[in-house]
Amino acid sequence: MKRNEKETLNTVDWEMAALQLVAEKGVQSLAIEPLARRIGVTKGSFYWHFSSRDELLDRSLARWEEHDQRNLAKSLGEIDDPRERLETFFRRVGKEKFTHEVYSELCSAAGHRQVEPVLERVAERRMKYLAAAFEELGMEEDSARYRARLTYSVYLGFLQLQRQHQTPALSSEDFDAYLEHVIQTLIPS
Amino acid sequence: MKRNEKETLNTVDWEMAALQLVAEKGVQSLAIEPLARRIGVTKGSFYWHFSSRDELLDRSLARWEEHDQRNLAKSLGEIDDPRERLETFFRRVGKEKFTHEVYSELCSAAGHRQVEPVLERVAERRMKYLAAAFEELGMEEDSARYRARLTYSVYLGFLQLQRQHQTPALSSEDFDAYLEHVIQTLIPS
DNA sequence: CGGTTTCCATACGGTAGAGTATGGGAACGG
DNA sequence: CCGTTCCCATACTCTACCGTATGGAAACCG
Repeated sequence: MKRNEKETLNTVDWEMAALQLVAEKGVQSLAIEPLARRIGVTKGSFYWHFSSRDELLDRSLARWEEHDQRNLAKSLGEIDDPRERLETFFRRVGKEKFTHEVYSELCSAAGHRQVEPVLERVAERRMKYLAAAFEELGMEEDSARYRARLTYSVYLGFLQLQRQHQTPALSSEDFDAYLEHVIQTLIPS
Repeated sequence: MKRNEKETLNTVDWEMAALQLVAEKGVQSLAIEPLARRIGVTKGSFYWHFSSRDELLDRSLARWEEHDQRNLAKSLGEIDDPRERLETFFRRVGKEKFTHEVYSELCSAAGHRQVEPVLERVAERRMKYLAAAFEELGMEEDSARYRARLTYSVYLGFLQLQRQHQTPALSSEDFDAYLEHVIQTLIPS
């Protein structure tokens, strides 16, 4: 059998574990030694696969960003009706939990040198998506752009409130009612 | 002359300097030794005034929270027209810069044991304020509460985008146009 | 003036993690 | 079967910070 049918680690394993740790405890607590302990090896292993912590973070972020990009295209690109697409945008927070947990932690590290450009690109992409949907709903270009930024801000603010435990459970009826209110307010009829 | 007419430090000086540092580099980078270097003393001084880093952070946060509470009452409490009050809520981000810089960094540290309760109280207070204004504008209690949360989310999201440098300059005309759009969308006519 | 208190510097020990150096065992390839 | 490559453990060094221990100078007080 090829050596690697799973008694040995590869870079992807480290990247995944890194993202897992980020999702749980944030970017700043992504450290080699704790991560290695978690995986059950020592940092001797790590420094064979990577040259530094920075490299691990860069690769992990790239992996996450790519995954998120595919996610966006897949879960929203297939929906024709722009109104439904916008609704789905919000409901997406409930599903795809892991991705959003990572994103939420990344937002908390917005000042970080390596994180910042990722956040910038992701937000840009998503807002473009939203703006396009609003245009399809008949808004002018400028208004659609503003409404997209507004909508995305609502999403970001929701993530923040979630971090502060000041948001109703995602499956509660209170949440559904709130989401309904948000949609009524933001999506033109 | 009384010993203290300013060759010696007191706890308030430390707390102020701490908030200054938080505003610039975030909560996690609030450390005794760097802060002392910045002030031009050593940590020998610090540990005379405080017993630990935790105490410094707690006191600094308390000071900030109090200041913010007075600010809220002062800049919004005096405005009678609820519509104008809501407008002012948004424009306030531009003024009172320091307070908001601190708050923004606190949001980035939402998971922090000492920061979390502060954020919770502050958000609660502010949302109550907003909800009251929306009720005065004729909305029902539930709708007003939802709209308040929505509005506050927009504010939080704006701070996040600001951290990512994805928001127009606060004094630009683009910002004014955006704010106009936000107000039109969120404030019932 | 002498003693005490106030405020701070210096020096020390302890922890956590980054990165490096080195060695070793297991698989692989000839 | 033997050398090489792969993957990882162990054992350093180094830096940054926390908190403590101690001493000392200046102000204050009786």
